[in-house]
Amino acid sequence: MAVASSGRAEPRVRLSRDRVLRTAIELADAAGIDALTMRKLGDELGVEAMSLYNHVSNKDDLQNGMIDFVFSEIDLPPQPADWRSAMRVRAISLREALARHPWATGLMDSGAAPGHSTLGHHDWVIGALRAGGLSIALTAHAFSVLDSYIYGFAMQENALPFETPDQSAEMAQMMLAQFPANEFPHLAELMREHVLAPGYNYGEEFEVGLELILDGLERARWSE
Amino acid sequence: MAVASSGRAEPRVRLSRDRVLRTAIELADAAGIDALTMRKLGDELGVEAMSLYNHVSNKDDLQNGMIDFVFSEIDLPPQPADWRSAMRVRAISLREALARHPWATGLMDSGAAPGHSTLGHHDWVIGALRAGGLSIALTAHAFSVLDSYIYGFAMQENALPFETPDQSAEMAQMMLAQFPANEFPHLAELMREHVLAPGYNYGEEFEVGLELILDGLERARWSE
DNA sequence: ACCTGAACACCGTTCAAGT
DNA sequence: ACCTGAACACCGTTCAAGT
Repeated sequence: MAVASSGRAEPRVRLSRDRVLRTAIELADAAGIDALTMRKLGDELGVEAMSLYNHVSNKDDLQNGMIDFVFSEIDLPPQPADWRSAMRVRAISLREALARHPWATGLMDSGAAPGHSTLGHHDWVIGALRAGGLSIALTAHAFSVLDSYIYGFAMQENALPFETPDQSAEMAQMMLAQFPANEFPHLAELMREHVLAPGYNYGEEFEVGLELILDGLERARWSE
Repeated sequence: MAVASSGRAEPRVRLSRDRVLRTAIELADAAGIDALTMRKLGDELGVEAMSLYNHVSNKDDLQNGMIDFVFSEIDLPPQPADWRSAMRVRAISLREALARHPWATGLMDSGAAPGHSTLGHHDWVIGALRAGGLSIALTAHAFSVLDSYIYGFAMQENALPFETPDQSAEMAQMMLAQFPANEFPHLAELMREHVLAPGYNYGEEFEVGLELILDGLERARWSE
């Protein structure tokens, strides 16, 4: 019996929701979210697209499942030491997960009900803040400002039209050259003296902003 | 002469990139980004989809143009008083624009080169920070933390599975009811005592986090 | 210079039919 | 219970042809 002719087809392994989601994530990571179609995903699994509908109810369900899977990858220490380092560890883990799966932020504005892992993640965060002695109101503030910052940073990082420092220098040069001198003088200055400086790496901004926010929360906690 | 038969078709007004972009934004605002197809957009303009390609080079170009249009809508005071109130005004305006156009955050992770209005917006922000006496390094920090926060907050707001306080109460009830009691105790507590409290409105969190970040930047400026 | 009709290579999803 | 083939109603985009 000949092996299936389709290029990526894998041998007949039982399909499952878990396998569908994992493969969808691999495909989106490797080829971008636009390349994630039901047909290509079926191909990758050695199956017709229509078979996927036995394991996800439709493409929205697939995408929500993928988001929840990202949260399930983030493991959080069972007993956070103090609330501040718990928040730091968690923020860094979440940002890493969102960088590993750059399509995730783009799928998150769907208004779908959060999945089980996502809720578990949120519960852990809220629990760590409450255990650290923050009031409910301050916990809500902390949750909002931290998540907004983390998601927004990940989004901006994905939006950058470059990835390596070399590319960033090239890009900055291009942007500066493209416009009449001094049309954007302050932007040009920032590029010239900061972005184009040797060793510049936007990713390092993450922890700067994170500590600023954690300082602010700590101060708010004192004055409660 | 009879009016064109297509439902939404408008009388023959000259097409232009500007009119294409404006109509695309109206369509996306009203019907969601998924409803924005070249064919429906053509319909809305009383024209075949293929005509659009005389004014935008493809759908990516259309979407980038829409993003830049959102930035062009945000007008910023020519002479910011002090840097802190300049940042506050600008943050609030940007958040309002992103709430008015909920599809915008989802299109921003494309890695496309920013448009003219977007660069002008950035230039204004950097200029206001520099005029306020912040160093280049601190300006870069401020720019990163503020934009991340604003974009992330807008994204979270769009992601909320409810819009009115009534819907939020209903949603919270559903989420709590859906899971075994005490599976997510901290989340449940926050819902019960905060989200379900009368007068709760997530949008009000925006300025809380904003002031926390502005405080942090002000403190960093003192110690420079 | 701008618009169109026909066509191409795709999509997500359904449904009856197979095993 | 799970998988498939054929079909439907869509997509973005091209290209030669019209005005």
